[in-house]
Amino acid sequence: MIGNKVDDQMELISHFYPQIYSQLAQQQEEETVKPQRRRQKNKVEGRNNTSEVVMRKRKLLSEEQVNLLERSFGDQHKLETERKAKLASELGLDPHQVAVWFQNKRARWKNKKLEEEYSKLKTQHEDTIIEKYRLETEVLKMKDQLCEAKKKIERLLLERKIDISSNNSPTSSIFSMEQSHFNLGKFGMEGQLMDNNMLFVADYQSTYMTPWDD
DNA sequence: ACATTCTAATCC
DNA sequence: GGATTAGAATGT
Repeated sequence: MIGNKVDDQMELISHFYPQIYSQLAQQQEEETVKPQRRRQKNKVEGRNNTSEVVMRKRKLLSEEQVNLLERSFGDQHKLETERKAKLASELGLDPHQVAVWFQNKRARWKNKKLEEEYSKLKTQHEDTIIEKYRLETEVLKMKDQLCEAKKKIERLLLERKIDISSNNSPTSSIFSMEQSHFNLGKFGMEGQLMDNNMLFVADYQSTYMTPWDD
């Protein structure tokens, strides 16, 4: 058969002169709009056998073809038989080619979506790390402030103890002095954490003051 | 559906 | 001109 002979020739050309072959093939494809045929079995045979010539008539789709396919894909990712046939005739392609294009397109699309999702999660993760670091720093600062506040309270309590043991003055004067100490303490605190510290001081006061109030 | 192969085109 | 890449086509 003549067709087979031509194919054999092309096969040889494709093997030895791939560039020339691709030009010829492209020309042929453009002249005869006839879609390319499915390839026949062409595994590369055997480990030490001479490698078989692999013949694959691959033709890039034209821009218009791709545009139409893209638009169609935009409408719907699935391709039912009817739409496939319609598209194929509009594009001058083998319906199988259209099916393959949709198959590959779905794969590319899925891949793209996965990559988008990945980079989204990645930036989210990075933001979270930064926030975690910020919070950890804040915790350290607050611990430090708490430590300072405790020291201050210890000092105040110590001073007060000394006052009690060495002074016989009325309790009312002690009380007022002590209030002023705490007031000083309040203003000694800094920043936005002041409210919390004030609460803490108040709580500390009510809990630990009672024994001496008796 | 997914993995893989293979090729045409492009980059350096 | 060889390494890389996109994507058409094949294999499972």
